[in-house]
Amino acid sequence: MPDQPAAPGPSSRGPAPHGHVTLSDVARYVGVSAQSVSNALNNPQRVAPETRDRILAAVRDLDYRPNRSARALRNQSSRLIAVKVEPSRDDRAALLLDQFLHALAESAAGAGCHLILCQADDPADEIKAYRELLHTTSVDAFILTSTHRDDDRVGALREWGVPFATFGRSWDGDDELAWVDVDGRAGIAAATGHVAAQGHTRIGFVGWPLSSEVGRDRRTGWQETCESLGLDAGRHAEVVDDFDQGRRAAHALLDAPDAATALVCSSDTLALGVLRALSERGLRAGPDIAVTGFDNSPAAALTTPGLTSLRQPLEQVAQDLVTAVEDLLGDASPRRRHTLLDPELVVRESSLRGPLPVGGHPQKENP
Amino acid sequence: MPDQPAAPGPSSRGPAPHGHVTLSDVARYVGVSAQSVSNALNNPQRVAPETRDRILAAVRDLDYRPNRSARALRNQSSRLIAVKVEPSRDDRAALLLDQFLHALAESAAGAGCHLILCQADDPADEIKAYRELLHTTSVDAFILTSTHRDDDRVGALREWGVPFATFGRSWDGDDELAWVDVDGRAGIAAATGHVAAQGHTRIGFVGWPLSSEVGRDRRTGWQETCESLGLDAGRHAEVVDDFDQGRRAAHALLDAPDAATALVCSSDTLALGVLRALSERGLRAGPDIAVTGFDNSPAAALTTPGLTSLRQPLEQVAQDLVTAVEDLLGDASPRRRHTLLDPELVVRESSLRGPLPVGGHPQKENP
DNA sequence: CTGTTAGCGCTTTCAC
DNA sequence: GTGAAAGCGCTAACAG
Repeated sequence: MPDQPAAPGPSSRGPAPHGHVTLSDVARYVGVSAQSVSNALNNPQRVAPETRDRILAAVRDLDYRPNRSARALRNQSSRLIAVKVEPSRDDRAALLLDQFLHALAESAAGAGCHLILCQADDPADEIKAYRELLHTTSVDAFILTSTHRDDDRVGALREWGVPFATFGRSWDGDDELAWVDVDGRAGIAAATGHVAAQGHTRIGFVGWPLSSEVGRDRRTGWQETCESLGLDAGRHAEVVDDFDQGRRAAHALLDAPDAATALVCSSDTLALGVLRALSERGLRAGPDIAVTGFDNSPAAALTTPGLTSLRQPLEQVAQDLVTAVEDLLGDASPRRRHTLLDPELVVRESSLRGPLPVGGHPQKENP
Repeated sequence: MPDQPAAPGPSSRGPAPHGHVTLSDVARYVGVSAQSVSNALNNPQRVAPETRDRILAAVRDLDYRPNRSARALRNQSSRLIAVKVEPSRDDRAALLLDQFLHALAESAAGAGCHLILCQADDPADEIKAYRELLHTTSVDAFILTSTHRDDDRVGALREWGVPFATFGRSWDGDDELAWVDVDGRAGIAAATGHVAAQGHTRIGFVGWPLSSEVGRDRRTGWQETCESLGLDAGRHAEVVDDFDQGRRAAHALLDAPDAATALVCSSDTLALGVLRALSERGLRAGPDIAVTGFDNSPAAALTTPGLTSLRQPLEQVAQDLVTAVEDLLGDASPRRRHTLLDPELVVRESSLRGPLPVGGHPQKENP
């Protein structure tokens, strides 16, 4: 009688088997040791070509997949990257980070990693959650978003010695940080230049409070462009990123004497509020007042008139972040520590005097 | 000289220690064996109260956290729930699933689980990705979205014997499936009733192709309501969920003689396309033609006029799904196998003849 | 180049 | 009620 393939013994000690093919299944199948199989997969050069081929064939035959938990336990590494997601809110166009998440999942997959989501309401929570994830060894690296000056999260992660990279630059000149960011200043400058090219000379700005570095950066883009074009940079408002705040700011700016004829905004949320204000005043966005936003959120494309906006290259951001994290994981220092990407101006009706010249929808005459 | 706390030995065999507190650290600290600590945490009744208290105190003192990988390896269970995310696209209001993802992350956290993201472009890919995740034992359960008739994913997961639950009902009357869904028919019926209550009698419908179960379900809501109110249900269009398709459908419906004065739509994307068409015709959404959407996407609140829409109770959906999965994981059969939730009508200007009665923004008079 | 040994951190028998 | 042994699946170090 041929020997049975390892009867589980009189009283099996360990947990119930899950039926998946393991390393030793492959080893037995080929007639080598488990170690050789492991080597064939992870250190191919260590094993004789002929043996290696037989092993790899068996791996395919049996459809073997290494067990992540075992590998993670052994290697102290799970190939899991943690990302925080904010609690959801209805009242914002702030799906930017959601789109980013998709791009990130894609890039991570390309690197053989998975994303693990972590939930936190505020920065303190976030650090706690990171600590938890790290402590339980289920995570190899972190990707942070929306960094700001003196970001506690950066300090914590660095102290723990975990690899991480951030979507958002180090606003305090921390040169060690691996970050990728989008050049808001350049983006706003492009939008400002665009409306100026439409013939506008009184260009206002609706942005965020200057306490935020991003807010300051973006306003600078507008201000510098105005100045370089010899235009007045006196018409501006700083408000929190909220539809109604944008609406109010627009009313205030348009109530002023010699009011702006174009309003460049720091976000689509604000810009959509501005469009509402125009509508309330019986003004048409585009022909009467040019408006631009930032982020190119779905709402920008789907509102009427379409909102001119700045598209962040999120796929590139995600890819660069994953690359940076991979470098860090491999003990290499990142090939490029900082990357600043330009957003792309997407022109729609809200900033044009007439209809979109190309790619626009054919205009239907009124009945 | 007091004995040193365990020098690592002449030539350590295993991987480099990560410095985290382990079970045996706690055991040594208390002066008991490792599994007494394990028992104190997992089977408290098995350990003497006095010992247990000492152990738990030590756990707190040392800030011990069980290692997930080790636990997963031993228990064949990782407390990880997998969810698929679609590749990102700019041109849709389809952030619904993103909002859902946030809610799900929150609910999962409440159940001590984490979400692991998985990337797939089409259903075949998706199944492959699921198989991969499952095979590598890094995942305990799956949550599916957007199920349809004869969904291959359901068959695959069931065949593998993995716990899973779906956001989306079993359209083929599969009673075993654990699902949570939102009642689109009831939602559309509510929207139809709402515009009828505004005095509209010629109510049209812009929906999805009838090949989709959801599309049929929603159209039924409109049709039944029209019929029960004695209104004609002859004005309708079925198009794919796309802004421009909605726009074209609206033009077609409004070109007809005796055209509709209200258009109920299957999605915000379509409804926003309809709003564009109205604008192209010089018609005002609200006063001239009532329009409603579905999903209450951010764009609905931020466009002008605001779009009346149906809010899906995503937090509840997420919570119920996690509960179902937990029941399944605990070998219990779910307390409730199916849950059908009602969406909530959110009324904005697009379906009203005049301004929003309450909660609306104060109207600014034209200058 | 290959196999043996040991151990990552945890939990489930089983004996005491 | 507690401890000892065994093993989940994998890989680094060491011999052969």
